[in-house]
Amino acid sequence: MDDSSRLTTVLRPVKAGNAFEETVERLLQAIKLGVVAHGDKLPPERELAVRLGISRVTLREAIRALQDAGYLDVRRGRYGGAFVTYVPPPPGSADLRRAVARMGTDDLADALTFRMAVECGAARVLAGMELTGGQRDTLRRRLADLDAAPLEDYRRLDTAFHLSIAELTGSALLAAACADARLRVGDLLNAIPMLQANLDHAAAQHRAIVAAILDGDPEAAARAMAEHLEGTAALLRGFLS
Amino acid sequence: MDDSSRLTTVLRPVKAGNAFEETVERLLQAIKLGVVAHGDKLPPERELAVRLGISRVTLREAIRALQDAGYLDVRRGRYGGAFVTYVPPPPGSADLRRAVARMGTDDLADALTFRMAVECGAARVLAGMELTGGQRDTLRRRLADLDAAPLEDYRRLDTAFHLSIAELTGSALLAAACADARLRVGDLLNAIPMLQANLDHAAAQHRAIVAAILDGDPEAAARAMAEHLEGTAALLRGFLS
DNA sequence: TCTGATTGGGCTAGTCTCAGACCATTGATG
DNA sequence: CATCAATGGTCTGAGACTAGCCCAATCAGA
Repeated sequence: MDDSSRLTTVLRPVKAGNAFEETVERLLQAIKLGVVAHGDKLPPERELAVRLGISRVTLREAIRALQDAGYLDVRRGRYGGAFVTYVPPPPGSADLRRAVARMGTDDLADALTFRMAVECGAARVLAGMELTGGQRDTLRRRLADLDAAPLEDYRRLDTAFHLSIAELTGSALLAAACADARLRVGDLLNAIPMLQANLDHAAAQHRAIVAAILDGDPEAAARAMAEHLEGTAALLRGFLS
Repeated sequence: MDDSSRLTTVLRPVKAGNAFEETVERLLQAIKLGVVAHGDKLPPERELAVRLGISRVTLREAIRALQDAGYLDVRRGRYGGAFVTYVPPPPGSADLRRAVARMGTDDLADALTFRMAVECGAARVLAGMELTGGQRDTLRRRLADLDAAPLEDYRRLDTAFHLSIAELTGSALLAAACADARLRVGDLLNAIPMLQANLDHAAAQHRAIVAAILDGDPEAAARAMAEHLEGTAALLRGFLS
């Protein structure tokens, strides 16, 4: 790792792409991750434009694109808005291969490594904090929601669980990094078939993560998270070979 | 942590600011972190513009601003370029207070938490990988460089050491996140007086981190990194109270 | 039925940013 | 001393993006 590589790291692109494409991607992922569920509507354009730091014109172009692609139903007037019509398709290995082909195996390894680092880091930090009763409740509730989730809600609540860990640290930067990591592997996760054995396994790991965090044991929390994510990563690699 | 907070996390700004300001900031940090040392020159404008993903016009405006501010000396002609004239000022608590005032205590806590998570995550991941001889050598060399560093090179080589851990994981995303974390606390670190006792302490921690990574012990690596960063954070808090 | 608040739809003038081409300067090298 | 490759300096036309404004549609509630 020489000097030129450090140049590459620090003097990397200052912006990802154009605002329109970034916005489409962001909204699409918010939909696919279930941050706005089927039937819900996005915030009003004016508010959403402010949130995303772009103009209403650009936002509207992005919404229009998603409408044309069948993800949104836009209605005018009071109580109108952009309603989510998307329903997650049943997973299939064809989708998985397509998703991997779209991002490339190098980028996949990069994304998985990134996710492993930030989520383990978040779990570790959270376990090392003194949590309020409300925070502990939030964590327990997310876990319970996930355990009780019907199959069609599983991905959404799994995302909520993982993101909550980062958000509970109180660091917006860390939450953003975890969300970013999740977005990057989102299509892949959606394409993995959900087998009962895997779900049971994941549920046990989720419980272990929460227990370690509530117990204030950073090492155990990071280890549990690592095992959990490694399981997902292994599943992905398995479906690709 | 309710639904609206998840909206905030996912539907966050798609771009940081305008290209010009982002570029100035990026170059400034590259200089302050010593990625390009005093007397060195930045890459040629055409190449740098590509690296940063911006046009030459915008890059030139940023370079011009840094030239006017006295950080760069720009020379034309073959073997010309933008040479770094900046020399780090001797640290003082006034600088520290100013730096903190500029970012706010909430942002400071956010940045420190973020740094803790990503750097511990990186150390953890790296310790869990099978490293080649070259990678192990790189790590040892960075450590040796830091141990042998004259005081004026310490910050630069410390940055190099920390970034190398992330870069060695092979994940560009993770390296970028660590660089970002470092940038956010960069001004603060530069403002901390370097006392011999602190340096000795830090050196021992650096050795512990490297030892744990080379030993393939993820838990120990993360723990050692956490202790190291916590020391810095405590030092910061101490100077602020 | 009417009204008013809320929301999407659309327009415009202006700024930021870009790609690409061409000019000006410098200094190592033959 | 002449050459020429590498580098910064400058210009232009086009496109992206923005802020702000007003219009159009909708519907709960008076």
